[in-house]
Parts: sequence; C-alpha cells; structure tokens
Amino acid sequence: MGVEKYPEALEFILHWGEMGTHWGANRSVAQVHALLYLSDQPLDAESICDALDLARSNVSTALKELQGYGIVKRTHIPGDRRDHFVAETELWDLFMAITAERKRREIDPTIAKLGELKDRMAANKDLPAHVRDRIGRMHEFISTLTGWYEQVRGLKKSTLISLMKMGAKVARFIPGSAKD
Amino acid sequence: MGVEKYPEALEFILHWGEMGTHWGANRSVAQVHALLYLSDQPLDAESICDALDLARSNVSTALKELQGYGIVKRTHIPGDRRDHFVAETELWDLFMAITAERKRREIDPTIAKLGELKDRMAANKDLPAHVRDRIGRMHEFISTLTGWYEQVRGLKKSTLISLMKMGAKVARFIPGSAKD
DNA sequence: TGCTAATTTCTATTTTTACTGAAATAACGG
DNA sequence: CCGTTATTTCAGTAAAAATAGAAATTAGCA
Repeated sequence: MGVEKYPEALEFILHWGEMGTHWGANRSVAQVHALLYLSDQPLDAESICDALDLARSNVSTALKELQGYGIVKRTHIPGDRRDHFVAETELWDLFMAITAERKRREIDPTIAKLGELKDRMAANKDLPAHVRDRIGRMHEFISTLTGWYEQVRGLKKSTLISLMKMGAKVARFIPGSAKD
Repeated sequence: MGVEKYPEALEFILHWGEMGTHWGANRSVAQVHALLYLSDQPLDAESICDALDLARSNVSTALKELQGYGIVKRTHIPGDRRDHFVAETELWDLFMAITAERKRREIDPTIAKLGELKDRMAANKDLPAHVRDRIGRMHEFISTLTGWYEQVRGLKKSTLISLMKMGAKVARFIPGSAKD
C-alpha cells in the first residue's frame, strides 16, 4: 500500500507541491519528489501515476527533472523490467543538490550578464555615472555572495553542521562584533 | 530622460524581470523594481508606465507588492500631488528584506504545517514509522536552517560582511574541521 | 460640496506554463 | 528478428498567471 493513502503523507505531498510552485519547480515535480521521499521502497513510474493521479508522460518529465537536480536516482529491481526510482533522503545532501543546481541555472547566467553589461558600460562614456555604479555594485554583490556560497559549500558536512549549531555565536571570532 | 533609454540599463531591467519570474515575483514587479533601482530620482507611477510600457493598474499592483517587501518606499515631492517611489539601493538591506519576507510568506507556513502533521502523526499508531520519521526530520531540518538564519540575520551588518569575506576560513574555529 | 487628478480594485483578456494523450522509440524476452 | 512492455517525445489542450482597460474610490483643492 502506497504512503499516499495516509492522510498525513498525502497532505505533506500536496503542501510540498504548492511549495514547489513558489520555489522554481512545478507542482508535479515537487509532488513526485515528495512521494518518493516518503516511500521506503523504489517506485516505478506507473505506481507514481496511480498514487498522484498524474499522466504518465508528466511523471516521466518530472522524474527526468528530479534526476537533473540529482535528488532522485534510478534503480533496477532484479526480475522487473521497469525502472524504479528513489529519492535522496539525507536532507543536507538534498539541500546542497538543489541549491547547486539552482545556482547553475539562475545565478551563474545572471553574473555573466551583469559582467557583460559592466564591460560594455566601461566603454560607454555618456552613460550616467549612477547607472554604471548601481549595475556594477549589483554584479559585485551577487558575485561576493556566490563566492561565499562556493567556499562554504566545500566544507565538510560535519563542520557545516557545527557552524550552524553555533548560530550567532560565530560572531565571537570577529573583532569588534560585540553587540548590535 | 529616463534610464530605460540606455541600452545597458534596459537590458538590466529585462534580465531582472526574467529573474523575477524564476524567484517568486512576476515579471512586472521585478521590472518596476529594476527601474527604480537604477533611477537616481523618485518616479511617479505614470512615468513608470511610460518607461516600461505597462498598464497603469499593473504598475500600481507592482508598487504595492514592492512596498510589501519593504524594498520600495513612497516619497512626497513638494508641490506635486502624485506619489513618487524610490527603491532601496543598499544591496545588503535589499537582500535582507527579500529573504525576510520570503521566509514569512513561504517558510513559516511550511514549518507550521509540518509541525501540525508531526503532532497528528504522534497520535496515529498505524502510520508506518518511516513516514513519521521522514516528515519529522524534514520539520527539524527546516527549523534548524531557519533558526540559523534568524540568528545570523540579527548580527551587525559589518560582522556579517566580515564573516562573508572570510569565506571557508571560518572553519578554522571549528575543532576537527582540518580538511575535507 | 463639487470638481479634478491620482490611485486602486475588479473583471475580462491575453499570455505563459503545465499537462495530457497519442505516437514514436527503445529495451527486453522469446 | 518479432511481439510485448516500458519509456520518452511531441503537439494540442487545459489550467494558471499576468496584464490591460474600465469602473470605482480616494484625496486634494477651490
């Protein structure tokens, strides 16, 4: 019996679907992900269709998308021709995979665009100074933030978790950060 | 003369608009924001319509939304009956305002929902253990992440900037984080 | 209080995005 | 190979979101 039969599981799936629509995925993709996340066994596409009442092709697309994010994997079950799928259940890894892919798709192209504009503006003498300045500062800000992300992302998971548990206490190590 | 007449400024506005659609705002909202960000003087709604070729009502809605985020403010120009608007240009403050509002709109309700499900599941004896476990861990994960955000957000801007400039070097302060 | 300009709200339309079902392709076993 | 089942692609359709224009409301001023 599929988990979607339990009301709490179903509500989780539906809420996750709505979340998805506000965070750059579509409803079906997020629902398929939620279902797989709650399942303790690999599911084939057909079962997913039945569980969520989605068209087969839609599920196919969603699975491809989730695999693109690296948060769902295909597995083979001996004696069964159908592909089966499992979701990443380690939440830290899930989070990292999503942010990395989102950066790749959205942030990197933006940095590239702003960089291009910056170069063109440098040559353009009759552009008001404040326009050059503000686009330039946006480029720098996003680059800095992204650079920070890249560095921190490279730390060991355990280190990251320690840092997070510290919360605001990290500030202790920064001179002159006594109080706000 | 409006900044939108400069090709680089216009490209910035258009790119920002597309960004918006992938990050939870709609195109018009993001475009209006970009225009105001690039402008060194307060603009009234009518000028914004002209600059971006949007309907008056659409601009009105966008301005309301941006004010809701706290990243655009109304200003009064003496001798002019019309409202004028200016955008936050301090990028750190802009970033903070957007993340705070997004948390309020999307994350907080999710935590509440997961908390509710957790409570109901505790009472529900025939729910498979792994479902309870996974929803529970999701609740904990998001809560932890959010808690960290709340704490760090409370730090002084200068401290935050120092921390960010340090990048991965913060790990020095965590015992046993030698190398990945 | 009545006139005008400014702004917002509401509803209809347009545009965009997501989804479906059919057809095509691929994988497997006999 | 041939038949069968699984999967993906694709074009049309449906659903959702964004936008425009009309109507309503508000605010300022004489």
